[in-house]
Amino acid sequence: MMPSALEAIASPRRREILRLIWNEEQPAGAIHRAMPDVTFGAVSLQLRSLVEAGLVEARAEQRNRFYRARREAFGPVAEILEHMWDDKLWKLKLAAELAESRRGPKPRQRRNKKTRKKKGR
Amino acid sequence: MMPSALEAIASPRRREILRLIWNEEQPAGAIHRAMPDVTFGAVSLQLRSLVEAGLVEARAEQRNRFYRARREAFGPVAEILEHMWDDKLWKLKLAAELAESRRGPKPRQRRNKKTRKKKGR
DNA sequence: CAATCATTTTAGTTTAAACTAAACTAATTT
DNA sequence: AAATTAGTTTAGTTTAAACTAAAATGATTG
Repeated sequence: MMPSALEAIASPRRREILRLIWNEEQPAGAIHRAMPDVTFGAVSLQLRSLVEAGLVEARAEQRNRFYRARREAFGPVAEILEHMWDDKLWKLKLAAELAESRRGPKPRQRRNKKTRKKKGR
Repeated sequence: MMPSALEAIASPRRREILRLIWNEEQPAGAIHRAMPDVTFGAVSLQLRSLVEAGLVEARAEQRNRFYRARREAFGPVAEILEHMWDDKLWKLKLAAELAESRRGPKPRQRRNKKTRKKKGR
């Protein structure tokens, strides 16, 4: 997608991701754990598009990949975001928007993860 | 759709509409004439959703409907918009985004408007 | 009242975003 | 080397936004 700063902050999902990595880097897993209503893959894709747009930086260390916002890339939009996160009213809106903005397929019945009972290969 | 201020300004089309009606009201027709790449209907729909979102006000007078932005409804986002419109760099981006962001069906061959040569009914 | 003007509304179409599921990769542990 | 951990990638699905074309509305004009 390659969202501009303006498009990036239009999505409540991306806004949440940005909030988590605004002041400190976070590994992809931690970001996903903070949004358990979507798959890890979905989070990874959003992170990728934010990196491609130049809005987020990634750093690999061992098994982890740490992400952080490139605040300077947001220009005057940065202030709006920071303002939002301090504002109680905005917070209330977020939950509603997150629920409402769900696109993509509904999560189907998760297949039980292959707990193959030690059958020798 | 009912876009929030943030969603409203994410769309280059809506940004253009807002610019036209930011400082003075304009009739729907004038707004459409300023964006001849879309149909009148498309403009009308965007205006409707902006009104429903509380971001724009409409006033009817005779055959015309005049629209203007409710600047106070944009909060801190208003400054970003005003800043954008003064910025040469942003202007360049707009054209690109407008071309790129085209969804919906491609305009098909316009049927020649019924110039029914005075066949008595 | 028919025609025209200004605009809205309806019904249907196209597209990209946002997602899921599952396969994959690469580093680490046992 | 098998299993586990952390994450990415791929292929396909669903949905809403953004549009078009055309019909409908309502005010005005000849």
